[in-house]
Amino acid sequence: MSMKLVILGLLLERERHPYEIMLVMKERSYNQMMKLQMGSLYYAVDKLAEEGHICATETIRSSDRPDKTIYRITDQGRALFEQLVLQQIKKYEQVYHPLYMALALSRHIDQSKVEKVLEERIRETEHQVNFYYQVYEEHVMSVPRSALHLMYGRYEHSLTELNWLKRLHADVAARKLNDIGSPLFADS
Amino acid sequence: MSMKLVILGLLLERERHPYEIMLVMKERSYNQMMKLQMGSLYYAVDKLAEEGHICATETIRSSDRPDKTIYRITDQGRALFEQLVLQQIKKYEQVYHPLYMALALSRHIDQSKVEKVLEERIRETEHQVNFYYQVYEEHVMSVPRSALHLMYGRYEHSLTELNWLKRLHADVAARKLNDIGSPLFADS
DNA sequence: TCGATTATATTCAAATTTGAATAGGGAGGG
DNA sequence: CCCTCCCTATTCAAATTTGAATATAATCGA
Repeated sequence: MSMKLVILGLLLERERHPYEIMLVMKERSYNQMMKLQMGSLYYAVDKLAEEGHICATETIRSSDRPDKTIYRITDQGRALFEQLVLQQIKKYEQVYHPLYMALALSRHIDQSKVEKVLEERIRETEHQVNFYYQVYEEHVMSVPRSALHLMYGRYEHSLTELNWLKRLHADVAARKLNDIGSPLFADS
Repeated sequence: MSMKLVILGLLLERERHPYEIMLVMKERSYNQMMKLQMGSLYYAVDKLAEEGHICATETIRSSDRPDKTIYRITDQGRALFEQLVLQQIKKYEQVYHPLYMALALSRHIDQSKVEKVLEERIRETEHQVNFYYQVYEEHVMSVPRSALHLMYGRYEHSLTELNWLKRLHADVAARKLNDIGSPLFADS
């Protein structure tokens, strides 16, 4: 659904062909907020066209380049766009964190190995935290607050994860993962 | 990949048939950490069997029930399991938050509508936060620390999100999303 | 005892995602 | 000048996910 959302959002600004949509997405770093695969992009464009939410306006043929098909958003598409934006904001989506599943099952394997990869993961996450904070800092004075919120949100999320990973690592290192009846925090 | 991980993890304990795997997953609330669809489960089982990571040991035929095929993990499967667990912990996976994309594009639509759905979302998230905290509290004295970490992590993550949503909502309400050059926090 | 719902087990078509292939032109380096 | 790599644009097969259909039995209240 995100794919359709972006396509409609960008066609709202002006007519574009699929490849151009991808370029703009990269320019604006949308590819950091969603998976950007060419196959999915073209698939979503075709779908939207079939459904009548966008329509092809012209095909530019050059002898030296593949043909490009330019698309324009329709009134139906505008309606869908609004609906999709509101729907995505409204609906609470489960955060399926692949780490959670792996950790739940990690007791079956050698704890010292788990400890080691957790350390790698922590280092990686530290870099991410720093990177996201820097991106935020660098843009504080130059972008609209909506973009700042996104950047700061990303930073906060990864910081939350980092702290969680560190507590987890401490427990793995102390081989306490299987202890029962011991609260994580003294004051709970 | 999570699907294969769980299947191997559960077959590590003992032989099971696919439907039983699903039952155990629900029992242990694994379905809250990953998407559980019967289609995917059977597909993953078939794949693992093809690859030789698990093998069918017997087929129980009853006249009154569909046949069930019991699977057992192989040595290859054990190796794969360890590899997958470590890989999932190690590899940093982008958190593609569908909300982010919607918010980045929300400036194209009526801000009062955005404000309203954000309020719904906040209420929903508040319930989640409370729910996750309760789950944690209820289990503090009775489950291994590994499980507690998962529960508390979920709680923290949703709390982080809630606070972020509230700040965002305040800005939407004040129509400040498009302001440029104003830091989100006084002290940054 | 009838009808409705829930549990047992699996399968399948259709939708979607993934990853790579295609094919020609320009740019830069040795 | 040639070779390699990257850019432009799109397409496609294969892998995977989704959502529902299937078929029978047990359970439970009216």
